[in-house]
Amino acid sequence: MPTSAPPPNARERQKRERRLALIEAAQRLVGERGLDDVTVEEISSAAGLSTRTFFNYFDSKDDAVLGIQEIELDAEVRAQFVSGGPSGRLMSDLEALVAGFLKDAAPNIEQVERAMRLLTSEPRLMQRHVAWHQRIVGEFEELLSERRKARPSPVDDDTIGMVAGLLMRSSALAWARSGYEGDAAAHLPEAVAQLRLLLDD
Amino acid sequence: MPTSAPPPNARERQKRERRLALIEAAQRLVGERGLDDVTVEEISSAAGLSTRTFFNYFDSKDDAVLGIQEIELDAEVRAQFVSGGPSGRLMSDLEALVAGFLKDAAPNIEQVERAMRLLTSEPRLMQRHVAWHQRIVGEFEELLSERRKARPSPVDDDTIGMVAGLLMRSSALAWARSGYEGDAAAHLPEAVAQLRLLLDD
DNA sequence: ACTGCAACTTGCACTCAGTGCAAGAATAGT
DNA sequence: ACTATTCTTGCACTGAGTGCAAGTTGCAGT
Repeated sequence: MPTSAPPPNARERQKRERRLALIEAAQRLVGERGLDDVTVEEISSAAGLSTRTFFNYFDSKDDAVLGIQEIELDAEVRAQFVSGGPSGRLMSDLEALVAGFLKDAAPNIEQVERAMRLLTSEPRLMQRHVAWHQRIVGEFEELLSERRKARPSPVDDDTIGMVAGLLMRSSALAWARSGYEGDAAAHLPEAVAQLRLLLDD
Repeated sequence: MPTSAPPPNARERQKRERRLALIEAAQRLVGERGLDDVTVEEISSAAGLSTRTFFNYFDSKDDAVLGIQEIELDAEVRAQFVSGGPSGRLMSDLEALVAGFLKDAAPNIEQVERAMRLLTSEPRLMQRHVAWHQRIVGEFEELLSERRKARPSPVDDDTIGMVAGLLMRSSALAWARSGYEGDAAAHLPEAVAQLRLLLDD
């Protein structure tokens, strides 16, 4: 697996541009008129594409508005966690894992900001967002299951996975509250501290 | 607010029966053929009702399959929590609050069992289920916001709300694993213990 | 028992998200 | 330039979901 990806060809470049154009159009229109008053046809048109093509880029209208994409965890971070590392202490290693996911969670801050703003007024978008987050929690659980062979824990995977999800969300919220400054992962220690504070009560 | 409700009239009885019939039909058909291969028309027909009436009972097909309904928290439990009780210690009071929600979360165990089984094979149902759960987390946060006036906490509402949600889910999972014996709330102490164990690592 | 009213069911027509298919267009490789 | 592969598009369609109005049913009062 080479470290540097080959230069993007015209196809890949166009694909990226079209995707961005669809997200932008979707967010703008929905921001102006609300989710239910904007059709996929309108979004596609605004981006200069057909409705049929829209669905080559996104599984659903909601996905386009949110700019949803899968997060790919760095293979090194993954391998480390699964083999019982990086430090051998579960909470600390969980932080590293969550940081690995947060790293690429917001490639385009403007779009994320807009999406997060729309979440507050559109329940269906919130539902889709939460489903996306839950998918990641599922990935946490799978990784934990694999790690268990190298380093067992007396706590079940469900609970650990949920805590990892909680830390991720808590950090993201704190990051949003800071005006999206720096990295979301920088807020992880404070999320852990909040949790510990609560558990001591 | 009287403690005993008046006897249900024919209308209310019919409403309940029809609702149950729709859930039963939905779960049976989806269990046999999968979510996407069953139409709302088929479900309604199997329950002896029209498609149009189906939507008087459920907002969506997914809701019928899951048998989703709002949980009504007992007014006493609510008032107690909001005024800073019952014990004054946040974690302990959270447990009482979550137990209050769990109390009426599964009025019909058979249906819940069937729904939970379908969750594992139908991503869209999982998404709906998670959204339902997230709605409750939102209610936790509202209650926490109100309680804050009587008894402030150094931990933010988001984090506390998420922990309450985690405890609720953890208890429900343990309850399911036990074969739905007794009450889900009986598993709350063990959920808290797991969390504490993890945080000590 | 009768009556008026409110609540509910149903059929119907419709919208729109989403899907499969095939012809045509665009890109990539030689 | 040629060929193979990938992508776009138009089209037809399905099915979830919605509004509307006519008809039916339950309820309460007389």
